[in-house]
Amino acid sequence: MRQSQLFTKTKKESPADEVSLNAELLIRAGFINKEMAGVYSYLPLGLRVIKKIENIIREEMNAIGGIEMKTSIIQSKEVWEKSGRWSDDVVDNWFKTKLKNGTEVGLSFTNEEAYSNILKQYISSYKDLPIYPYDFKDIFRNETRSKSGILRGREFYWKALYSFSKNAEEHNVFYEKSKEAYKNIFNKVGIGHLTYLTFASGGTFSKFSHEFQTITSAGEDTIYVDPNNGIAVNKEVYNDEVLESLGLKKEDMVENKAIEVGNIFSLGTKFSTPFDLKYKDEKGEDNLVVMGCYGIGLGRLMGTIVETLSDDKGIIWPESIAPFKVHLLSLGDDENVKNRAEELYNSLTAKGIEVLFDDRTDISAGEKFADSDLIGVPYRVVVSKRSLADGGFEIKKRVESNGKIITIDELVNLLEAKR
RNA sequence: CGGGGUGUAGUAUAUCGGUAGUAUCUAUGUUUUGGGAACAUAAGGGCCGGGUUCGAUUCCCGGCACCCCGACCA
Repeated sequence: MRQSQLFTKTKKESPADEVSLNAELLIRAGFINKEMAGVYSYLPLGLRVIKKIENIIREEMNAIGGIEMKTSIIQSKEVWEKSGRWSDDVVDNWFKTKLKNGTEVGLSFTNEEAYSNILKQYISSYKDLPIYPYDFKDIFRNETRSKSGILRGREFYWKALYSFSKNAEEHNVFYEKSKEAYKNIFNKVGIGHLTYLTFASGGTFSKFSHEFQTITSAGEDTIYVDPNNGIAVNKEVYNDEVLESLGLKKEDMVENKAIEVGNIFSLGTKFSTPFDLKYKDEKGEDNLVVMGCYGIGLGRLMGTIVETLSDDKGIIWPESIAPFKVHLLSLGDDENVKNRAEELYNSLTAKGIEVLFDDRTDISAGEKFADSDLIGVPYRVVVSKRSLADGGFEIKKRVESNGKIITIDELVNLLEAKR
């Protein structure tokens, strides 16, 4: 993409009403736009990152048997009354509205009811199980206080998978698989080294749920990490009894602030009971379906990555989710330089390498460098009189301070090899 | 939801009970081009409503919005 066509511009000043690092950097660099407290739009750069995160999650979900679908955002009151979660006394962060005829509807704040209600039509036999449908969806929660930029919004984009299994054993097998898939996801998006499987409150039907917590000072949760085995315990369930049951020693545990980037949860028959979600087994007897849910907030994940991977100049995107792989800067308005930059842009894009081409002619070199650092694309390639005189193009990684000169062939080979 | 704070140009800010200033951004021109260039010219502003006052952006009241702390948060 040519930067001259990218309508967003970087800002030198931080927005006065944002304190959180993720929102400050993402707004300054032009990835997101704040609409109101807790509500952000994704601009072209931001959408590219979200789509990449989405694809990584999709691959991992498909790999463990996930089947993608999409549930509606508008939800009917009747369905939610079955589980007892329509009442504002039970769930106080509903966004509710009414149809013209007065019928009450809600904007989905989670998906258990929607899935239970739909799957009831399709599950009748043991032959129909297990199944693992999931979707990516905008979720609405009327938080009394949103905060921390895109880490906690009133509207956010998430992935939720629901597992429907014949019994606890079958459920547990998938549950363990999902842990591995989640680890893969956080490794792939570049925060695996900071993300811990964390034991948290499990509710009625299981002793624990498992959170994936990423260590960052911007986090809202407090967790205790055992660095020896990479396991953590959320403060909410941190006590001697729990430590003992997990085989952890208190003196090993290190306290950290962390943000919950994912959560997996055994639901048992909590929802299959009210929805009468049953299947007939081989003997013709009815059994309740055993469910689990597996969520990841994509916006929160993107914000967490920015919180943990940035420096004083801007964002440092991991290659896997960067909006572009290469930021190509053409310096000056020398005709030869411009032609060589065009040439390079065309040959890289022809090979399917994603390039943001700073082809703007009225911008000083310093400003282009500053923009490039702020946006945080992994590779920066500079074409200038100087680089051509030195024998080609200068390539520098965002994380490095000095670049090196290489030829166009070397450059293409290098970037192709990294695909 | 409880407590605290803030609303001035697209953005970031300053001053003042009496013609609202600066930077940045934008437009035009000239000179620049390896770390947010220089000069000139131009355009652009007091959240909404009420009160006090000769006069309110400033003081007071109400509303709304935003931020922070706490509570809440599959």
